Amino acid sequence: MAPRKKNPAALTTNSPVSMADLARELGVSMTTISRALSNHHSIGPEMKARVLKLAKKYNYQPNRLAAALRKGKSQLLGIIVPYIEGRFFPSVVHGIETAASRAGYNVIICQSNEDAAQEQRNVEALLSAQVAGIMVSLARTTSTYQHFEKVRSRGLPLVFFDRSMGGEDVNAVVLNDHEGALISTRHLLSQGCRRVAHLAGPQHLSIYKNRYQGYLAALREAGLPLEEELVVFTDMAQAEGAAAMRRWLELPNPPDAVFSAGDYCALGALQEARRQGRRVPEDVAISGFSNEAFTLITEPTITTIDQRCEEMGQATVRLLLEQIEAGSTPFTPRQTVLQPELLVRGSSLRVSRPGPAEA
Amino acid sequence: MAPRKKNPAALTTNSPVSMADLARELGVSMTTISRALSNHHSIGPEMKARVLKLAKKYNYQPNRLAAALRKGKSQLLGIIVPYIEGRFFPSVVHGIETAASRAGYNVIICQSNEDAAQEQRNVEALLSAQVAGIMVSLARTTSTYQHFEKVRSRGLPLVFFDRSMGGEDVNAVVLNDHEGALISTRHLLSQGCRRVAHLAGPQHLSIYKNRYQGYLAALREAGLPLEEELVVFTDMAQAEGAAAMRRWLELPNPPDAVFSAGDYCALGALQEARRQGRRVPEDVAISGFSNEAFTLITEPTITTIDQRCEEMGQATVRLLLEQIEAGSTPFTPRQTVLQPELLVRGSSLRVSRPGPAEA
DNA sequence: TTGTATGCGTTATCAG
DNA sequence: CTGATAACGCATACAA
Repeated sequence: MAPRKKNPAALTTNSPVSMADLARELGVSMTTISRALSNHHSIGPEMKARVLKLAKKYNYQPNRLAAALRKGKSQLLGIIVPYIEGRFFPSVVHGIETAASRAGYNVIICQSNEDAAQEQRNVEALLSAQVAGIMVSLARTTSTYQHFEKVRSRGLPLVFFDRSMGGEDVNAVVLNDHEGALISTRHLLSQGCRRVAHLAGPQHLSIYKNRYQGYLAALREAGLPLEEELVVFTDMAQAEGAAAMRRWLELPNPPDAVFSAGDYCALGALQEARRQGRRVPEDVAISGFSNEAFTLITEPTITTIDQRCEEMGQATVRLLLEQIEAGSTPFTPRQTVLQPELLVRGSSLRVSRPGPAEA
Repeated sequence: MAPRKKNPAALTTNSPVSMADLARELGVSMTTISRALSNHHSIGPEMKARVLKLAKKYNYQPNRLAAALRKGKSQLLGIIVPYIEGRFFPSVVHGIETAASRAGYNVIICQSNEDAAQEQRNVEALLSAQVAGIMVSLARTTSTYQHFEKVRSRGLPLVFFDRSMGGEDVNAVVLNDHEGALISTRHLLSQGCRRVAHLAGPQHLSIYKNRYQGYLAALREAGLPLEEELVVFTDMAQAEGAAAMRRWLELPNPPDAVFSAGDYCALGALQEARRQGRRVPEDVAISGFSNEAFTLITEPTITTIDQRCEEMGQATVRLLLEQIEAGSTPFTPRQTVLQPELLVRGSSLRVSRPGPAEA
């Protein structure tokens, strides 16, 4: 159907009212309307009042599409995440939407489903939508980065969060996984544990590699040797944690603590230990990673590392907005590293409380 | 800064390429370019090929803003949810984004934070963004609906999901809570339980009222009387479930089953029962509602009702797209009611498996 | 302080 | 089959 006919002078319909309509009604120019609505200094207070009153009367809604087209920049930000499920990504998205909305932006959300090709299509869609900036957490399968090169060459602000492509020349907000593993392992050692085992994740993923390194650093720091049999590489599933624990408990000299790189895996280990009649944390202390909701409802509750999802979202938006505001003036890429928080709970607390309390 | 200068004939920069640029380069009209790119039948195959090739060469990205402005309809859908956290809303949003993306739409997500005023601002923002339709799950505090009237009067497709304003004249996708409570209570009765208690939620919320009614219907169906002392009204928190269970177990004749209108509350009851040395499900069977992730990791696992989050998202998009496609032809509002699914697990299974198996 | 005129990139109408 | 031209609604350079 052809675009709707111009509104007649008597603005009686419910169809969208434009600035031109208001201008006609008030007998002034569109310029005046536009300026009055955007609080331009060159508009007298009474004129402004008249315009605002009429706008309210006719329920005027600015058309951001038109404004964006004219200005070359929209009030939209794009997010690309692998998926919107579990605890982590929804929380980060929550933080992003909150911060963006506060700054007057709306947010378009896309899922890559861990698929690099899909991620590339997402980028194209966001470019087409003329977003003012893009925030991305990479898909597992992404190994080539031209689609992001295209974004950069357009001068479009881009920030990676959580899963970044690494390097100093990108903007990124990440958690200090190494530190998280370090303080968690340190904590276990502070509880008197001397044989701390590790449930490690897939080492081609940097987060798990960093957590493993953090674990090693803590051992080194304490002057303890790495015992090969106390490190098990898993895909972080609950069942694998249980299986590993079963084997550990069969050792002549089983571990007295387990630092798991993930909560689900820690849960499996915890359940298995109790099935085998071991007391947690007395016989074996356990700590996980990610602060999944369930860590608060197990018995005992599980010590874990909080990933600061909310703050990550906020920091990501902040970094993006800085770039947007920088406009065409050169912007040096920055990496924000968030400090993880150790949440000490029942599964590891063997001596009197060592750190700050936790709700 | 003034809008950037037109690209010179030699398209060497990285700045966005427009149809006009392609037209100039190929020595044809913009019309031809536009038609070739949108697969118009009146364009010859070789011309089409030439255009597509050039478009690829220069990495042409259509400007959807301009297209939307011209056509009066964008490829954007709006979602308004109370918040993006917990299990429910992220899952629904996941379903929505997946379905929308498949249909060629992108999704703008807004949070009302359970605040009616914020919800109203969200609606305005989405109207301004010229979305093609809006999906909303109402904030708790919303009691007036003019902002949605405005949407309707614009002829903009609108679908409520989960939390709807009720009535026959709105489009809505909701779960059959009454049925969920009914089949869950029925299941407990089928396990030989005769004194089924109920942890009820705030009755001013329709979902909890419906669940209570479903519970009552099941009792009636079985010819059992309602015993006042076996119904406790809570705000569905874990602690309240525990407290209620404690009091129940002190009764001379305690319940042999509990149907909770929420999983957290059921969890509290479960934990308390075990603390008191009762066996679950032998002494007291328990079932919850919502299929929270943790119901699978407790011991025993918790029988619950799945709310079909994913399907709800899909159904919502489907209903919205139908309206969009209907265009200006009248569309009779429809309500889609999803059937809940009972997931029988350890916390309630006392006799041989009564229903379909579950993973 | 206000108005005039133009263009953002696309699509639709109408005429070849 | 192709092209010229006019919108869509807004913001701004330039004039008054």
